Amino acid sequence: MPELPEVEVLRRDLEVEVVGAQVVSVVVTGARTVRRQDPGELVTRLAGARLTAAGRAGKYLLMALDGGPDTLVVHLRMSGQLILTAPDAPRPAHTHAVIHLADGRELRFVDPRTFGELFVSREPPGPLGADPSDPSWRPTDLAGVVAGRQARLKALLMDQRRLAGLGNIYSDEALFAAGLRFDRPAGSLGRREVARLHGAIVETLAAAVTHRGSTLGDGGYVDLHGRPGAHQDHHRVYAREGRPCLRCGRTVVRLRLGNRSTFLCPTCQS
DNA sequence: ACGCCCGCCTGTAAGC
DNA sequence: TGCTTACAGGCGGGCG
Repeated sequence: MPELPEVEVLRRDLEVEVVGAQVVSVVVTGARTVRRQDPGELVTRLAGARLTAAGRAGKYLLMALDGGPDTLVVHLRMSGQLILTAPDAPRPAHTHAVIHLADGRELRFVDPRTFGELFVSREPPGPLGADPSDPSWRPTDLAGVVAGRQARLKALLMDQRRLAGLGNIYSDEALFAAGLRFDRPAGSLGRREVARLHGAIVETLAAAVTHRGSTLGDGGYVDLHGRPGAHQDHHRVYAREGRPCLRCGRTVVRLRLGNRSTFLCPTCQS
């Protein structure tokens, strides 16, 4: 659910609200929340640190500690939320970690499905491909990713090692905007199709950030203040199965790629 | 190496 | 009405 746009909205919120704040203490209660290291090590490295910058790498949130190499890394995975509140606000169920700030506010990590994680590291979070929201990301970069690949286009777009930040929603939306089918062999794209897809990805992500991300029916994503986004009202194919295509009027269909839903217009996408 | 599938989780909603 | 089942999906691991 949280993909690049949702994580970017959260990063911007953190930049405004949290950068400059000092951590007093951290309480980790979730059994799986800190799993790349001893939770005690994370608590020790965070306690007393100042949060000096808010960054993002693909879907990872990065908070620099004391300007140094240590970085607090947060991945929301499916259902994670990072919420900044007053300490007397009711603590929601599935609150797995609380970062207490010096001014009394709490930064809470809430995650019903427990796939999300926190860790403190000096290393990059994982082997990530280029960030498609980076202004220096060009059509030739995308051409290099798809060249010679047999994998289906959508699978490649969602492979974080090739391109960092797209998930199920925005890959479907970008493929619709580009007029391309999800199951095209990636390497079969011509130069003009690659250019179209590049533009579609850039514009799709930018629009989603403008609308502060997508919050689906099940609630999932909210910003740092607990508010939902509005981009779900601008989806053009995602979760629109059985409804008319907004471009041609024919019916949007839902297919399966692996165990995941894929939405497309068979007329507009080829 | 490459491509693809499963399992990890739990809340919600549809189906019987 | 109450129970069961399907579904949501990012990503690591493992398979062919």
